Amino acid sequence: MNYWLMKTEPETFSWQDLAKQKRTLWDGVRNYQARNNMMAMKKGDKVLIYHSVSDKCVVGIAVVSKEFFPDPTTDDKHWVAVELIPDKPLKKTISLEQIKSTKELAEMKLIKQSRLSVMPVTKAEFNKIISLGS
DNA sequence: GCCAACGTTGGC
DNA sequence: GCCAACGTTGGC
Repeated sequence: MNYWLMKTEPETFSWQDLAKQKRTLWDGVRNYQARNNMMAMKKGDKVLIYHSVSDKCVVGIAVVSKEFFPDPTTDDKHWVAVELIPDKPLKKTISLEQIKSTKELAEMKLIKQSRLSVMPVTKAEFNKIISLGS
């Protein structure tokens, strides 16, 4: 199984929206690196949901429920979407500040490459966040 | 609201 | 194919 992190602006689409809707199409990604990561996702992979900008916290865990398919929001077949379902929220959200100050998490792509919106997370990083958040 | 980082576009 | 100009993201 692989682990990922996806960013969203909570004003646009939040973890709470996902929890309410029970499933969502993660579409509209227009960045090749992010798209390549989405194409590598397998059904059942776990995805950390991170709120950027106003919140700056990892807030919950989602699961890939449908592997990539053409993005329905565009005719350009370069782009893809995946479907996610909520797994569970973190009891304690993990702030960007906390990630930076945690030795095991300080090398995350989230910090190194702040503009990438879909990125792989190592198993160790994923587990660390889960343990900090529970 | 500003600006650094970085991706994309387009002229040459 | 290079690179300057420009646009966007996201932290502060």
